[in-house]
Amino acid sequence: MKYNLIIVDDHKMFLDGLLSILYLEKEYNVILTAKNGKQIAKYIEINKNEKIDLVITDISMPELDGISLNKIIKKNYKNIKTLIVSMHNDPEMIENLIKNDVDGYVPKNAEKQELLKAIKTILNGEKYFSKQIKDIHLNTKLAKKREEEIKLTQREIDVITLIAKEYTTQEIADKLFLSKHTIESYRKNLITKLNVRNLAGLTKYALKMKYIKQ
Amino acid sequence: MKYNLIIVDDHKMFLDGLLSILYLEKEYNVILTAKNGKQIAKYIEINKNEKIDLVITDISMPELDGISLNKIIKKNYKNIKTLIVSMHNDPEMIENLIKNDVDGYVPKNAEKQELLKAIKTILNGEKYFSKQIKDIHLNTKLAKKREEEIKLTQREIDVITLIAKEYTTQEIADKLFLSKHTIESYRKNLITKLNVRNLAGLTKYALKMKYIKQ
DNA sequence: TCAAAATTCACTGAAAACAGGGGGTGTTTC
DNA sequence: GAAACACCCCCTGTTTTCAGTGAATTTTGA
Repeated sequence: MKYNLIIVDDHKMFLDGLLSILYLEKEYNVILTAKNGKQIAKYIEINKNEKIDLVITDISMPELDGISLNKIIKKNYKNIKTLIVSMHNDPEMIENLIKNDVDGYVPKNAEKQELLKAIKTILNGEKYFSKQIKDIHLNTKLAKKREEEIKLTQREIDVITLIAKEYTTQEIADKLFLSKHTIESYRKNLITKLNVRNLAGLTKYALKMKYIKQ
Repeated sequence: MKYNLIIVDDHKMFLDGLLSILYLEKEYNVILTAKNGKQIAKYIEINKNEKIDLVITDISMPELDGISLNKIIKKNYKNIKTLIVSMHNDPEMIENLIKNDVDGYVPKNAEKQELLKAIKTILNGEKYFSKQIKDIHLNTKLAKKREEEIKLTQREIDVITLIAKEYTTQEIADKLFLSKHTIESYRKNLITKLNVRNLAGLTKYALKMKYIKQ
């Protein structure tokens, strides 16, 4: 009994690479390849009765990206496993995928052996994440904990955002219909809370937290 | 007479993809593949007499990246062509490569046909750049022109950098062995020159220009 | 429900930033 | 050899920021 695989990747050359690797493994049967998630989502929807064991997908793709595809699969077709093979190691993406119950994640610079190991592990019902990915996951978990310790209130975020947009205290007060003194309090608290020295530090924080766009 | 190619990419799977594409083209002979530029640089150095027509390389690799590899090849082995196949479309990298006389650049999500066309064009003595890359190149050229109109002097960059690092005027003066008044002059000029309102604006500019790291 | 957290406002005083003006030197470039 | 540029310094004000302290009201969460 062969396992049925689907591969999604908009990099044609990469697809060929994967196929050439999997072609040599006789227990895997690649039933479909596609260049974006939409095609796959449609296919699965139409062929509900077909046995599909694993969807291997990249993250960044046109039309429907790997993150959304994983979400759809995990929500509606619980017995289909998903494996991400991507070179994007963006912590946010990884967190998102794990939250949505992805079964594995292997970076594109992984060895052939690791990819095969990941597929095997996942088809065996376990999860597989490359060391690199596990490390990133751990780091972001720690970073989040640290960040939670200095959590800003909504009002503080309002103020720091306007500060970073180069408004003066008086202007911010006018904008938020508050007293100038209040804004001064907020600014002072922010400087203490965020452990910075002045507007420059607040601005950098606002940028880091993406309260404003560069 | 076959063309001799070398492929460099640290993504094993991608390498397999490229090989499977080129394997079908009988006029190309892949004489070597490697996972970083260093191995290739060494090989070329040792086998000076071998006919090498084209080196296809990724950009981001351990040990010796594609940009450096291209530089070395173009400096020392003028008759070896270079083709970048990368998913990094960072304008700076592209500019750097073009400056160093790279022969072509194709993004990794290109079609097989485009890759083959690029190789053919290059081996024919012409340059080949994907539309996407040409667009980026054009845009950065325009952007640079715009930026040159508000060009900062080295001293101004020193000052704005320290401002963005949250130093006060006095501290900057001490650091640069200048008078406090001088720093104040610079700050004032910077605010006028960059058309911003205060430290927050200067800080954002410094970040945008990468004078400091986030 | 009650304490903690968030939000708002106020005052003082010192320090820094901001606005606008002035001037001088040396180098490079047309 | 004058103009343009980079670099450096100073003065006078005014405005804003920053630090510290204190306190009232509302919201919220356990």
